[in-house]
Amino acid sequence: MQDQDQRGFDHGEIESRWQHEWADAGTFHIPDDADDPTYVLGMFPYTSGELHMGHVRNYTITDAYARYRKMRGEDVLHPIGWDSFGLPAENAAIERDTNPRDWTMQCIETMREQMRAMGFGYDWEREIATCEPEYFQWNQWLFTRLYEEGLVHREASEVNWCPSCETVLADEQVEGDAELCWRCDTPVETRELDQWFWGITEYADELADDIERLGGWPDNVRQMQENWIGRQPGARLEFDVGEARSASEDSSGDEPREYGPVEVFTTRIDTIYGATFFALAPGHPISEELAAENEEVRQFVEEEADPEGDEPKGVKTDLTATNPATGEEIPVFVADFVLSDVGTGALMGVPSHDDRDHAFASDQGVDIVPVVAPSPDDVPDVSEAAYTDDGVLVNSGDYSGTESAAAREELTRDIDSATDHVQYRLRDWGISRQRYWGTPIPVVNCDDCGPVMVPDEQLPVELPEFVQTTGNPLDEATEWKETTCPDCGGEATRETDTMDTFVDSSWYFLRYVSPDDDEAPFDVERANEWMPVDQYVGGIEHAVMHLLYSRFVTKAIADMELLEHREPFENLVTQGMVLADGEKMSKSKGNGVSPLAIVEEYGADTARLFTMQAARPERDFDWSETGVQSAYGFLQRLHETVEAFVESSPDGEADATADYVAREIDATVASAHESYEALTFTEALRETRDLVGLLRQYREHTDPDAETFERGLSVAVRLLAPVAPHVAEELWATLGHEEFVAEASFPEPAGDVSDAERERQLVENTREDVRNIVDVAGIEDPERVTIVVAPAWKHRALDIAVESDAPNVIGEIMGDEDLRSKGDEAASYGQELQNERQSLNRALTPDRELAVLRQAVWLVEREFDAEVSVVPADEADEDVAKKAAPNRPAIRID
RNA sequence: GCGGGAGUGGCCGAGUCUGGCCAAAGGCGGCGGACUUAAGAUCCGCUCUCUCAGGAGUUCGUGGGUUCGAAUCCUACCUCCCGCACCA
Repeated sequence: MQDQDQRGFDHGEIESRWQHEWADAGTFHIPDDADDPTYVLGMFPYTSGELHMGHVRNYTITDAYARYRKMRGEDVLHPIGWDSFGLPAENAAIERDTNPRDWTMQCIETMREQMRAMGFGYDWEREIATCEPEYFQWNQWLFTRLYEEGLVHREASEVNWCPSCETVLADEQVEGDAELCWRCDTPVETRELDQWFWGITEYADELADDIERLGGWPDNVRQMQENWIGRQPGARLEFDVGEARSASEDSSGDEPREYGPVEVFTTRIDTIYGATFFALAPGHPISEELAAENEEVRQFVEEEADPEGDEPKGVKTDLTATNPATGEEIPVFVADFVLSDVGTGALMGVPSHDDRDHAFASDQGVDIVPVVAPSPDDVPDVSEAAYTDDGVLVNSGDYSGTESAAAREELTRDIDSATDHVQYRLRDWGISRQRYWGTPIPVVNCDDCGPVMVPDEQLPVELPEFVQTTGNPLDEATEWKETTCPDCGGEATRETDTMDTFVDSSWYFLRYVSPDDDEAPFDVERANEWMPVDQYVGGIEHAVMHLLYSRFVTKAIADMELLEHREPFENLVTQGMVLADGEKMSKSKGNGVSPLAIVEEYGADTARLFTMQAARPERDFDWSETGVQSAYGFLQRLHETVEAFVESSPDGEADATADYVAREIDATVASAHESYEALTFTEALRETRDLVGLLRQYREHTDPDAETFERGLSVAVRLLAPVAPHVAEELWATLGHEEFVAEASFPEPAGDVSDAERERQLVENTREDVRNIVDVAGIEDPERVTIVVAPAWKHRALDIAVESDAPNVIGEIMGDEDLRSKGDEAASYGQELQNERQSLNRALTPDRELAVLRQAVWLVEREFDAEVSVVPADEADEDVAKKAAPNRPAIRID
């Protein structure tokens, strides 16, 4: 290693030098008048204070891709910014006795430096920070516009409350069965608060429909969004609920009490003839009313009901519901498996065709009547288990014999109260947060006028000075809070809630288009041209929240006629985790590897190269020290190879060996190109490594042809430039180029590469055969290797066999005059071809075979230290030559 | 339960869409060799089994099937990971 270091390069010096050169030259700046640039974007980081390996991976992917596209001659928009509002800054400020702003600004400072040190090619002139008034005023503007569009409302609602963060959480921010806060894993409680909501449900249908069109997104993300939206087509209908006649007679002489129609939602209205009970959520108004006067119900609702429990539990009431299809009165239960916030909080129970209803009915002794069957004469036995598939209706009056799907339509039409209804799991987006470090909601609460929007000309509503307090600091800022009503001029108070930080990130990709615009959130014309983001890269943890909000906001803005695009991200890659010893890297586990330490010791290029070659972007990979060292070693070797070449240029012949190298260069380029296109860097990097290895072998074997060798180096350096840009830049300069490699053109193959695969295969197979023979025959020290290429007539015979669709190919072969003249030999080769008929492959032409093998002679010479010759069949001994076949030369070893 | 993804040689991992030089790329680990006083680095081989000239056999979660031919297509099952879920 010592040795290497002395011969090698000083990454610290090289890296900072080129970073400055790029900055001075404005290499990565994209002018406003650029014509539809390729938009490459990594999800902007939360300003936690330090870059971690996940960031390095994320941003290396986008940087490598952006640099690749730039080398392909495209204009590239590759911006970065800071997701810089949020609770952690408040906590940090309190811990360090400072304020969120200073703390955040310092984090940004640090992280920006670390990004520069990584050599990411951002357009720093487009940098944004969401905590700046210049940015968040547009959150407020957006709030106002959405309000005008009727997409904002305030309502008292039961909300998720994290007692540790002392704030409300959106449904999306509550995780798992245990209902934990996404940020701090504290169990979430519920509270009733006045909350502002954005009407994402207005777009539920479109958000669900358009998922299908997101072809550039991974399936799992699309599916997670679909699940989250949870669209369920069904029907709403009403059941008349009232006191059972018998019950009222017992208690008093009064008329039976009526509760009127109660609405339910069902996806299986075709099973309505089997609805043998009716169930209400404990929180349903009727349940509450019953609980107030009936001890049994009260006891159940307050003490027994356990919505979390596995067993469906319930209590029978004195009420009955009238099944609108059968007219029958069925018992009404208050049951804990009925949830207030699902559907209407009431349901019809069909034990014969729903597993959960079946369990409940069995427990309560309710009738179970099958009304759907696989076929009319195959009515299922539903006493033990429900039959949940669609089928044909039975026991269903006039509808018997109708298929489920058709019955659903007919019943919805025929039952008076029934209407088609689509239910969603998606709820409106509660954006109120009782925290300081966020965008103030631009609303003034007036006793007379109610909530009033702050007029645009008074925006932004900025944050008051930070104070340390247990609650919301905005509540303490009396001076800031007290204001006048924009409508009536009377005394009023400001809204003290701030916005969810997911608001900030729901449109930031539009701000990069015109980050300094102080008239509008973004330049409409330019956004229309530059959007959507061509390639978006980020973590899977944002599969639902951030990506769904962004899609919603984009659509809402489009409907304000400000944008022609209805989807923000064309292609999405969710990158995998960086693991250490198979576990997620994290501070708490103490297994983190600091990017800074790696950059310090090995350099940014090594960190980048290792990260990109370790695994394709979407997969997890294990951090490994040997991997890092191998990346480092490779860069050192490449550096040494270039240096040595420039110091003393070789002057070897442009011989067959040079041709071989030239061909490999082309093959490498072709393969690397594909790999970069697909964002799978691993293959491009492996090919590049192989090429460098080949050049070094070439150099060791003989005095290379300078031109070929130089082209090889130039290709290797450029293929590596997107991933290891500093070393590449340095070597590019060493090779005598004036311009940046970052602005050089991505290499193109010099010749036709369509046969490259076949040629590689031929060489590889032939070498392997030689090894085999040497090994199997136990040849100690081969002196001469003779490789004999098949004669032209065999190639012709093969061609005929490949083309032919005759049952027996021998006839066709012998039909050829030239071939017939070969007599028995041709016939027996024909027989061989016939035997392998189905698996025949085209071969190279005989001339090409000869040439390719001659180019590869040096490899065999090198390996066996023997004299090697490649000859056409007619120059070889007959008994050797006759074994030669296309794709399979004969080999003679002496 | 519903839906999605995946199971490949000691390990990691390509290949599967478009079946055929696929005993299956590449890496790691292991073994042998070159270089070195030595180690490291680098370079060259080997790394399923058998094999006396390039041969043969058994492999890609398991069992069936389609095909001249299956890691690749179909089917059933098993296992793992992820998302959603008393969702009406």
